[in-house]
Amino acid sequence: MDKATRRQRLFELFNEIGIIQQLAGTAFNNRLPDGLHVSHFTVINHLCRLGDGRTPLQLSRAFQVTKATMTNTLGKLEARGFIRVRNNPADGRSKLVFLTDKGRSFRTTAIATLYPLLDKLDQDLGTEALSRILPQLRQLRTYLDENRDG
Amino acid sequence: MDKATRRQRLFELFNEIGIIQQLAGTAFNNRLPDGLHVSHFTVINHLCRLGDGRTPLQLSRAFQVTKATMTNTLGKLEARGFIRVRNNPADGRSKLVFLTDKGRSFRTTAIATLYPLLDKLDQDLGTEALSRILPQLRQLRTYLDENRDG
DNA sequence: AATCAATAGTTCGATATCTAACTATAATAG
DNA sequence: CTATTATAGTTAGATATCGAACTATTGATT
Repeated sequence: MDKATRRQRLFELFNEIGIIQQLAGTAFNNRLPDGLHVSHFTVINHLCRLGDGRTPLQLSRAFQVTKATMTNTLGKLEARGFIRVRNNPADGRSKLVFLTDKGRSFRTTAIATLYPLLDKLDQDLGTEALSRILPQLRQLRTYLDENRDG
Repeated sequence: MDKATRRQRLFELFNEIGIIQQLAGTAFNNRLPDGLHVSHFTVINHLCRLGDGRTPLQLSRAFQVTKATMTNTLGKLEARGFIRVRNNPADGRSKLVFLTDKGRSFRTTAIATLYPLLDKLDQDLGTEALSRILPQLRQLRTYLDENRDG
């Protein structure tokens, strides 16, 4: 495989990833209740699965978005009553994000609307085959994260 | 692997893909000359590699963006003098997109700034290993494309 | 202790993208 | 032919995201 081919392969890789993200994002967004976005769900889901009481910065790092983006997302979630944001007693600059009951029940509803898509995908393509590429994706993600300014 | 695990795996898959897209997109965008975006480059690159004289709709399908998005992208490219858009003599509703010399030379410049990133990635992680996941990504992309309304 | 640098979060302006509604042309059906 | 339906592209409005500049607090250096 010569240099030009390798470059083209890698570029194609990012191209495919970009398209998948767009298609999957749209599919998810269309299923979620009015005005809610995958990014909102993933934050709620994260807090639910791994525990709340995290700072906005921790969340923005977990999803690799800017602090500004997370401020916006959390604002929407708070306006909906899905989270409550408190000052961090341990650090005056910082805040802590907590889930409300409403937030948890939103997750339940959202899951009920999103999981049929995943189940169908599992049935049609097979999770085993798909999740075989997870290690490479994680490796790529970690690499990109570590070489952000390079 | 039980149902809950499979769902979580698939969700994680989309999550990784979303993050990679964000990191790679940002890395590319930061390298491109003022105000230009990966989406602009990919259109130019596509026209250069596979031939110009395509319609906006064909382009929007190739990149899985809406017609409205492609209108916007092509407007920016035309304002920069990278493309010229003509009426399609074969269909009065349609148009055809052609590259200008300026567009081709932009591609050359852009490639020179983007490819070092890909070369470093090739060197550090290896294109062989990475491109091994391309078939699964293509399969997933095709599936999502075909099941867009499902 | 005082100053300077680093960190957390917000605000502001820009932009890429989406959906929905619209215009114009083409294709099909009666 | 005419009328309806489908297709190509644009426009308008909304929003998620980004980068840069700003405020407030913490940490480090002298």
